[in-house]
Amino acid sequence: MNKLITIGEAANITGLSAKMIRHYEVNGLLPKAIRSDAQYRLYNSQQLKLLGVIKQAKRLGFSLNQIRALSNLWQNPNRASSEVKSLAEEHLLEINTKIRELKQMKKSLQELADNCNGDESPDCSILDGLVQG
Amino acid sequence: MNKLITIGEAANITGLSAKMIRHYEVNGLLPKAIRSDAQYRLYNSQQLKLLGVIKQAKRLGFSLNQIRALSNLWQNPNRASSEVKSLAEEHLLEINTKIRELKQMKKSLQELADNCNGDESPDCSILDGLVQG
DNA sequence: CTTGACCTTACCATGACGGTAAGCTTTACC
DNA sequence: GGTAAAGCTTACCGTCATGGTAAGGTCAAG
Repeated sequence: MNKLITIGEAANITGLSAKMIRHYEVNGLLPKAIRSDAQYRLYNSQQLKLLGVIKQAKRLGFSLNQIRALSNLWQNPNRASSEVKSLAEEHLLEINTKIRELKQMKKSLQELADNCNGDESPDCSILDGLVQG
Repeated sequence: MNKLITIGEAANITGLSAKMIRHYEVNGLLPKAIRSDAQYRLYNSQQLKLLGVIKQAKRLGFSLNQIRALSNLWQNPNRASSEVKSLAEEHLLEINTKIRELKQMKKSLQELADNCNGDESPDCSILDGLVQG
């Protein structure tokens, strides 16, 4: 047991790319991997689990800075869950802001597009609407 | 009339930065500005109007590539409004996709956060939820 | 005539990757 | 055992849209 796998296998299993895994190591999201005699990175089951956590955090839209913090908390048995929760709530606020902004863009753009004939004529309410504001 | 203004004045009026305006020129969103004897860029009222159009397009979330296309259509009196409309609809699809993705992230993350105590204990349903998926 | 505000180009940094190259290692097959 | 393919390493450049900074020329006010 406690099998060690190479970066390519870890990439296949987690759905991350080898490039991303190296990038995360360089940027402190992952502890430095141990190396084989030929300097190949090797990962054990615990590190693979952490890679999976990172993959999921990415699915939830966390930035690499946020994931670095999450990774440190995940590896720290003395963490307080309040720290994790505050990272999550900070990100939820960002998500809500983006949704609001996108909905506003959608509304404005939809209005402009609805009034555009979309034919051979050069007259276009979208372009007209972009003038001034 | 037909006053010519410098890039700083154009920036103040439009709300774009001088850096952005130069960048847009280099990247073909704007025709090359005429220059003063000292090589200062000069803008007339028509170009200022185009800068305003670009500013609005940015507010609607268009990418620079899309804005380059919009700018070309705006400057072309022989355009068909159908071309403008299809750019807008393409962008609307992107916006809708992003909104869907963000809403899914929000839902998942909210569920995890709701179950997290947020206290001094290391036990955290958010971190637990990030394992596996 | 100097000061300060403005303009110019050129370069580096960001965030989160992808692509490619040059070179070493391991694996697979004959 | 030999060779070819696949996989690993680092290093560098490109992406997108922008900000920052430096080094230098120009313009307007005092």
